[in-house]
Amino acid sequence: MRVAVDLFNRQGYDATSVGDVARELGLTKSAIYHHVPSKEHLLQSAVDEALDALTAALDAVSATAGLDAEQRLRAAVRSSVTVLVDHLPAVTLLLRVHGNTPVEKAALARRRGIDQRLADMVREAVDDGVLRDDLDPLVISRLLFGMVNSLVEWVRPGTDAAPLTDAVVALAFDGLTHGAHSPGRRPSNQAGSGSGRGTPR
Amino acid sequence: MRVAVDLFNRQGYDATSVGDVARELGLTKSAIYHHVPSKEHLLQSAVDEALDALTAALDAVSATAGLDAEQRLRAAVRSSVTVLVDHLPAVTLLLRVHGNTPVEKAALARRRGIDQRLADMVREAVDDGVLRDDLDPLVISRLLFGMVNSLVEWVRPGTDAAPLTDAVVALAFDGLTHGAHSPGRRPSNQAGSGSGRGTPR
DNA sequence: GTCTATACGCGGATAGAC
DNA sequence: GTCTATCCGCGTATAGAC
Repeated sequence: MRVAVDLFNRQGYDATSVGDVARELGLTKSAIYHHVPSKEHLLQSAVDEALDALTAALDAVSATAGLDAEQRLRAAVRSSVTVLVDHLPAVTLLLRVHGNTPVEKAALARRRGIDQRLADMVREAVDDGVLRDDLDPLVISRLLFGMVNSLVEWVRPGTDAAPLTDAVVALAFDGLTHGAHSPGRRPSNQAGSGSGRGTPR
Repeated sequence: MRVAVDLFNRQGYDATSVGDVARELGLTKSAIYHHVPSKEHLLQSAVDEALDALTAALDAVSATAGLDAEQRLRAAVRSSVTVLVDHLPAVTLLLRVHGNTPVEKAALARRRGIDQRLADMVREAVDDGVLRDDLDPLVISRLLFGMVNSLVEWVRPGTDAAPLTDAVVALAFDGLTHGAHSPGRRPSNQAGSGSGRGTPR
């Protein structure tokens, strides 16, 4: 499973043959088919892992008492990033499914359900007046979780999710101009170059 | 070309056969091969269109005199969205290339060059002190353009790029809390209202 | 559990008639 | 320019020996 999904993500599902998986494991195709009924079964297992984890994370957010709409949205974003990092191969594969087969169509259907729940959370936060209302909530939702999902393009397995989560939430909610995001007071002015940070790559 | 690239984007490049393209056109495979040397040539033409357009857009930003680092970054974001919408099928295909063949590897190499230029712009804007410096510029760049690139997942051909561009820039630079971006102040009493929302729908 | 051997279809690509 | 016919390799999947 692990080897297969990694190959699917590196080369694409359709471009990866069962022979590729076998070779990577030092086995033959037949050995694979002794343990797995079909190539597509591997795909299904992986996308189900991703969908189950995402659904559970959203359920947990919904079940948490005492959160207002903005807190729920922030929790949903944090959870999404955590699940994405924690189940990186599975989520990566899920996000690349096209819907060519019934299995893929079912995965896309479940995914649309999740996207819908996230979009609802955004809308509720906007309706609550805690978020800017000059943008379409649906557009906000798509951009926000498009940013989250784009993490699969560059995050490496084993990355610590916490700082990443902080960065995503900070950027999404406060933007990249320095405004009210620093602790305590509003910054008055930051003008002038060379603020002495040499952040390496 | 148009039909082929659309199919590539709907089904995936590897999952789309030349026969699929032919059928969609009401022709046979042979008719396709009379006009095109190979399936991969179709891919190359499309990704080249995307890469050329993106490169030209960045060149135009770089060539514009009198812009500071932040203005250049904003222009780069706007240009990227515009190119993405304007060349939606080609850019979509580009963003899904895996690097399995020499053609794809070359496309990825060019794309990395573009990503590098965008990352440099972000870093320059941060170094200039106009953007928040509590986040790694490289992370900012990846999240920012990950958000931009995620547009290919849901933008439809023929969409007007202008409002989309505004939304992306607004969200990216100002975030989704209402802060200093809109004239007039928002209601201030949201703090303790707790469960004061009757969820619509 | 893994192997060799194999069935069988579909994929990209070509030859040559019209 | 488009067709029919065809080549050939590789893909998924299975049978059956060890």
